[in-house]
Order: sequence, then structure tokens, then C-alpha cells
Amino acid sequence: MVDYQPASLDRTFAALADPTRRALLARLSDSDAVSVSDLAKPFAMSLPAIMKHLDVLKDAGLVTREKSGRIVSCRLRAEPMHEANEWLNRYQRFWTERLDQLEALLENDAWLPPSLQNQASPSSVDSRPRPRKSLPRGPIRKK
Amino acid sequence: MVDYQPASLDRTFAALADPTRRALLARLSDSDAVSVSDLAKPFAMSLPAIMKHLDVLKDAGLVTREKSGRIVSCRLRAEPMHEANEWLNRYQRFWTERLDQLEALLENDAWLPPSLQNQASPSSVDSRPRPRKSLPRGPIRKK
DNA sequence: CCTATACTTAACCAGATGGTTGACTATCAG
DNA sequence: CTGATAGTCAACCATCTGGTTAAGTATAGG
Repeated sequence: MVDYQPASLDRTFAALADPTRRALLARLSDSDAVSVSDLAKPFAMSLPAIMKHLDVLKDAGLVTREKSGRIVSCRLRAEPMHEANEWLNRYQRFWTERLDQLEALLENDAWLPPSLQNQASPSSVDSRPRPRKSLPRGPIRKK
Repeated sequence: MVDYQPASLDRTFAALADPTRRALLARLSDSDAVSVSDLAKPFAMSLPAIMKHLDVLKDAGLVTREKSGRIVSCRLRAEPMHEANEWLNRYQRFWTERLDQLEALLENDAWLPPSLQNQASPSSVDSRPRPRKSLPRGPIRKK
């Protein structure tokens, strides 16, 4: 009954919910690989605290760590973000709703399949997968 | 020091990190407005537990509640997801890049046993992010 | 009025989270 | 070998999270 959602999404979103961790990811997106202490430098907290954040990011699959000598290089791994992005894109039609309505008005629904034309009621928002930048593969059925 | 990240992203990602809450949002994306007890019905947990989840979603701005008589209608509000989506999209080139690299590997197959190597690689290895749709996205590693 | 329904609030609890300090291991440089 | 550097581990602590039960409020309906 409740649609099953993989635990990896849990860990991904939870990892992204902390500003320190998002800043770490931002830093890793600038450089190819960064050592742990270099990563920690800009922050006001202790090194073990950063380590814990890196552990969370690693458990979420968002960073990899590779030891070479005594320095440990951290690298961004963005695939889990892709999964999160696809989950979010199922809701894209809700925030692009107004834009879609405007487009539909301007373009006179020419791009819609005939079965969906002339259904401009604002309450029935469903089944308007407008191909934008990414894939909005939302549920089609209406309750 | 650290680039400032708004607290609303914290709340949005944190709200999305729970499977129950994602299921609630999925339910709300099917119907225009759903009462609290209808929302709670499919779940094995108590009503106050669902209430707490709805509070979290409300604090994140992901649902609105409107009382009418003794029933409270909940509605999806997707704007915070838009913000989260835009944050994620700043990293899109990374998963696209890596997929391109993987694809280049598969086409180049220098790592394959010679019996499985076939024709040469036509695509450039380090390409800019280009829109691709056929992704062999197998399960990301689970715990 | 009386009672069932719909929701809310409060108190409590176990476990996760986010930080600390201090001690410890491993490696590089002299 | 010695000492500094890079990172990890362990114990501790406060707060947050996600659930419970029990009691309370408000409205709809007979």
C-alpha cells in the first residue's frame, strides 16, 4: 500500500540536509580530489566532526576516500544525486504548473495529444508531462 | 568562510529523507487535497505519528493545511522541491560526466579480455555534459 | 443533549545526530 | 631514532527524531 522507497534515497536526502555537508560537496565539486584536512580547514569545527560528516557522505555514496601515504583524498561521487534528482523530477509538473498553463494558453494546446486537449481546468493538474530539461515521469492516474 | 546555504534547504532535504513523508507527498500528488485521517489510513503507525510527519512537511513548506469544519485538508506545495532541484542541478554535470566516462569505457573496452573487444570507440572521452537518456542505472550499492 | 468522529496536545521513550576532547596509529622528514 | 603531520577511534554529552499512549478539544449528526 505504501509505495516502497529505497533506503538509499533516505541516506542521500539526509546527507544533503546539513549545510556543512553541502559545503563539503561544493568544495569537492571545485577540485578533483581534496585531502581530509584541506577539506576541514575552512570550518570552525574540529577534525573529528568533519570526519563524521565525511562518514555520512560516504555511507550515502556521495564521496569516496582513497588513502595514499598518510593523506586521504576525497572525491565527489554524484550518482546518488542523480537518483534524488529523478525522484524530485516526478514533482516537477507541480512547480511548473503555472508555466505550463501559460504555455498551453499561448500555444493553444497544439502539442497535446487530442485526448488531453481542452482540459484546462486548474484542479486537474495530472498528466501534463512537459518535456523540459529532464524527465518528469510522474504518475498519470487521477484518483 | 563557508558559503552560506539557506536553512530552507536543510528543512526541505530533511523532510524528504523519510520514506513515510515521501509516501505522504506521493499521495498528495495524486489527489488535490486529502484529509489528515485519510492520509494516515495506509500507514501502520498511529495518527499522532502521522501528525508529526505532517508538521515536518509543513515546516518545510511542502504541505499546507486548511481546516474546514472538523476535517483538515492537506495540499501539496512543491516550490521547496524546486529549490532543492536547482541545488541538485548544479551537480548534474558530474553524474553526466561519469556516465559518459563509463560509456566511453564500455565502448573502448581496453579493460576487457581481448575475446570480448570489438570495434573502436567513436565518442570523445571527456565530453561536456550532453543530454543522454539511456542510462544503465543499476541499483546503487545498498548497505 | 449526547456521542461518535476528526484532530490536537502532552508526556514519555529509545535511538540517531552533531558536536566535543583526548588518546592513538601511521607516515613523512630530518 | 625523533618529532611533526594526517588521520582515526573512543567516550561523552546535548539535542533532535520518530515513535508510543493517554487525554483533551471541536464539530457533525441523531
